[in-house]
Amino acid sequence: MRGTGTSLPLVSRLLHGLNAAQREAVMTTQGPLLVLAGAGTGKTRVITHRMAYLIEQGARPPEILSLTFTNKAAREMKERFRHLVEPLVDKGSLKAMFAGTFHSFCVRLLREHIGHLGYKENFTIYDDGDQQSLLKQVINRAGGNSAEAGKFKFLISLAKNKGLPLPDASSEALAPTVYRHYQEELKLKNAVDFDDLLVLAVRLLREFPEVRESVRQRIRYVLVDEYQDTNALQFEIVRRVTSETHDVCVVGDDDQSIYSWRGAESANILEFDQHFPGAKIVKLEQNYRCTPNILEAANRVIKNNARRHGKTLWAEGAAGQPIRLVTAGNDTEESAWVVSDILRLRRDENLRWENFAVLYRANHLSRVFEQELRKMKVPYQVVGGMEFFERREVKDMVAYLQVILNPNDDISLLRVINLPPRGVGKTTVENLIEISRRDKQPIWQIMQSETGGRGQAGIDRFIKLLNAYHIRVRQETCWSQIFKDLIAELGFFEELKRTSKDVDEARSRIENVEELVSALVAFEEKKEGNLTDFVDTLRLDTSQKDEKEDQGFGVTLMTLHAAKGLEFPHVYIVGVEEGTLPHDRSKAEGSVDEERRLFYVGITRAMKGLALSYCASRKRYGQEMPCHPRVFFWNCRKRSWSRSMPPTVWSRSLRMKQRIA
DNA sequence: AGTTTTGAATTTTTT
DNA sequence: ATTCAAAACT
Repeated sequence: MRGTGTSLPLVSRLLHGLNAAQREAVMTTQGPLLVLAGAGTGKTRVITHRMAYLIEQGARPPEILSLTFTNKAAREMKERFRHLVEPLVDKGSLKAMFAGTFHSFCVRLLREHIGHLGYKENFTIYDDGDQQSLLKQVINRAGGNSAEAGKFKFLISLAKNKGLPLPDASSEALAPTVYRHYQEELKLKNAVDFDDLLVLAVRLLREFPEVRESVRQRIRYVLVDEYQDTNALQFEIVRRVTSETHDVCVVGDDDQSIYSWRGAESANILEFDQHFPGAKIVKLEQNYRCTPNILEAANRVIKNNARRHGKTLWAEGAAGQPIRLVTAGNDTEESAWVVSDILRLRRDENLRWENFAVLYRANHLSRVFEQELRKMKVPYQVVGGMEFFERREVKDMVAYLQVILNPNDDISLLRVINLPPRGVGKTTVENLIEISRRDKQPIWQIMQSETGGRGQAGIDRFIKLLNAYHIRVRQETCWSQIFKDLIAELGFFEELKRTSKDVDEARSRIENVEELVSALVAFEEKKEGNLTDFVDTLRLDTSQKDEKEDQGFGVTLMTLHAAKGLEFPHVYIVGVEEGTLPHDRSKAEGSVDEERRLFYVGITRAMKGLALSYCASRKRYGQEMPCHPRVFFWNCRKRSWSRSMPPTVWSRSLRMKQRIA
């Protein structure tokens, strides 16, 4: 109890305005603690206040390890925490505190210790696309159909996340072979995929006591957010960095577990007290976000699920606006209704565009809404669509950086070997790949020794270029300058102009690359790390898109998954149709419960107004397809409405008929 | 070698 | 509808 005497004002500030349960969660600093935080119950508040309270009790920021699931959550947490403790703590020690995703924590660990596992410290992180390209090669070699790369990716990922040595052989005969070759190729290229980050970090913590101890010595308090989304590997990480004396606090909500398809184990949160004996459990049930009406709908939906800790959310205040159920003839009408409703509400209640969100099950549903919003001149923002770093030209330049940092990274190397065209054609490349396979050497090595062939001149220039920059990156520290020089030397902008359809496209693609440059400049100015750290951030933080759009407010369009953790005054959940919201696939896999939780997450995003809509037919694969005109989740309808309040029907043709009648 | 055309496949969710 | 890969074309 160090420091209580002198910091009383802070204590009162930290605890002020917290309810009893929140206060208990904040003040329980010792032993394992599970905070079951329902939607909108002030979870982030509790976490940040608890961290601040720890500091106030004498902990130093670097002793706190705070793990989250998404970068967005990590940023928000850091920001709010910084706000709370800024007067108390110097900036340096705040920076030394780790608050980030599991994946970024693992990267940090691996950059330091991966030598133990036979990789080199300059390893490359392969993203989805890289992973897929590599898999295609491997599958082809094994005599499989490379179009099935996605399936293999899924199987391999599942195997890694569950900690199995090989995917279930029965499901796919080639899987074990592909898996083994894939892993060998990764190692040869000194590359790891997303899942490897976790797998390898666990191996380090499990097999190398000195690594484990180095972490444990630094860290005294471990905090995990969204614990319901942790998988077996993440669980083991928590276990390994937490010795018996360490204090671990996990926060989560079993009703919002929506990532089991990615290997998340809801058992982790359901059985926390068995994993950590003597654990204390605190339930946060008072909701500060939604109206009682919305909460009632949410409770009605979620109570259909078995296997839950069981919470009853409640809120103070008036019941609020009724929830609206809307039927539309097709997707165009649906979007027309939503947008017209937004326009009306905004005018009548004097709201801003950013008070509205449209949520949907799958990304492709956004298209119709984008069209309608554009037509009505409503500013909007699509979250999780085509992200900045996904753009071709950006990926190309990032690939250059990666191959400069790690020349053995074949995937990046092949991506840029003839970009801009330097006379290295298909046959030359195939030849290189062939030899690389035969000799089990990275392409970079093959390129050095191989002579002759038509592409030789280009290859020589390419080697010279990479060598020059490889050296510069090691010797100089002004990376943005190096990067700018690289772009100039490549004539990359000219290349973009050449390959673009029109000037507009060329301009926007050049701007994208320029934004990448300014991101690097900003990173440099903030002194957040070296060039490797910059690339790591790009790989792992997918929300790192351009600032403009981030601040460009407007109506938000996003998937239900992406909406977790957010809130909006008015929410529209669209496409609530059999087959779309309870997605067809989920029924086949028997995970309808998860769809229900997903729906629950969506409902509880709404603060004041909530509308659910579905349509009788929808465009699929470009063709109009009838879809089941029946809402699956009508349990959220109030009993008293069933007769007096039929769903609003919005249909232009219907309106016309009514008028005529 | 590089560009254009054609045809097939694709749609769940994300670090 | 759009996107991506293989095939055909210059």
